[in-house]
Amino acid sequence: MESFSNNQLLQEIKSCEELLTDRIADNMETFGVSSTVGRLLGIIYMNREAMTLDSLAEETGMSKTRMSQVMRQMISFNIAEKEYVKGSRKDHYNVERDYAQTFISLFTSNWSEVVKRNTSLERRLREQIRHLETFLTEDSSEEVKVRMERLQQELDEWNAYYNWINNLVAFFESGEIFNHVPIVTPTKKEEAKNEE
Amino acid sequence: MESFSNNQLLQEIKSCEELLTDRIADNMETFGVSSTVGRLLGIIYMNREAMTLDSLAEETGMSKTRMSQVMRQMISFNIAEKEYVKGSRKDHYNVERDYAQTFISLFTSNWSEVVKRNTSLERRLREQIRHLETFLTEDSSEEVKVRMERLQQELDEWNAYYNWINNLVAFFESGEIFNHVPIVTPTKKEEAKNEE
DNA sequence: AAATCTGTGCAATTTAAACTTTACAAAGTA
DNA sequence: TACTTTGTAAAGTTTAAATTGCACAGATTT
Repeated sequence: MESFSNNQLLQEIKSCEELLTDRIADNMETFGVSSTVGRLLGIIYMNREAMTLDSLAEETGMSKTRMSQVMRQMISFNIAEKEYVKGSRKDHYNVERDYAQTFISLFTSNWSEVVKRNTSLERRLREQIRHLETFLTEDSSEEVKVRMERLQQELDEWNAYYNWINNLVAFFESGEIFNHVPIVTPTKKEEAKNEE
Repeated sequence: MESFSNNQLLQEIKSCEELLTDRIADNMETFGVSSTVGRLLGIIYMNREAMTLDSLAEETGMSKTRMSQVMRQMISFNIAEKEYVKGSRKDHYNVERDYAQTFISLFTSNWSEVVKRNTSLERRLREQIRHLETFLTEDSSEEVKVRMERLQQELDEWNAYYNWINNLVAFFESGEIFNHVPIVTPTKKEEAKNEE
């Protein structure tokens, strides 16, 4: 029967870890962020302790500048943060280790942005409509009246939608989602099993 | 006091509609799809009836080929469908008019994909680990043992995560989400107001 | 059967995003 | 003070995505 040396085993383990990292990256991509974001998240996650731009650059084979750009992006998404390491003057970056939390952070940063942009639009649009309405007379064509009415309706619908999104964000961010869609950890699964 | 002609008013209304279309497109982009997808969604939505590839091409100034590509993509996302129009041999496309439903369709198609890819990976990885474990002996280095153990843990965590995603998808797709985060339509708001 | 229309596969092109190189400011060290 | 180190701004390059143009099959009409 064949046998693996320690080094071979380590090699094999590493390749498994890389598969997992790829999956993490793939998952990130679904949020519409660059695959490198996911890659770094995976690498730091698997590394289990904060990493510097240089070590990331080495690990990925990419430039340090790019590492800097990506880490900044991750920080803006609230899925990474700088960690102070005494004795070193390099920045050390660590990532959120809770996958679901990462999901929520990305979800909320993306959609809050959308809601924000909508809110400012809505104000402008409502004003514009009010302004146009003052020009409506009995002479105005039927089409104008209908289109005006419809526009108002559309705006109402759209408003209802992004209010919903806004509530959705809160529902996730507050953690209430977990009351209805709980995370079942392997440990809990074991316990449940043992109770039988 | 100035006065707008019918045509001017129509023009103004149209520009409002375009602003709204842009917002719809912006919203779509958050799902990581091409902005043209959102644009077409917005255009067809505002048009209020099914449109052909030609009319879309005219409206956007883009090629018919592109329109075809995008509509196919939208159909695959379940946010558009062909509609039979008698007397015409062109395909007519219509879109989901319920914004929240559109959100859910995109959410579920994106994340189901992720879950699917993960499931197949997990099987492979579990097997590989089981295989490697048979090579573990008392001679194996401490590091190998630790890394092996950790890999297993990571896999468990990851598994818990995407099971959660899977449940989340079901939570949305079934509409249960609306029980906890309801959509408040302007009509309902009015009613609520009137009841006071 | 010939002519027209419609949607789409495919290769080519354009445009946008990802990534690198160079340079430099700020802060630390000798 | 001069010399490193570190992070990032800015501009340039490469790579990937979006978009087009051409061509053609299948269906329809004349």
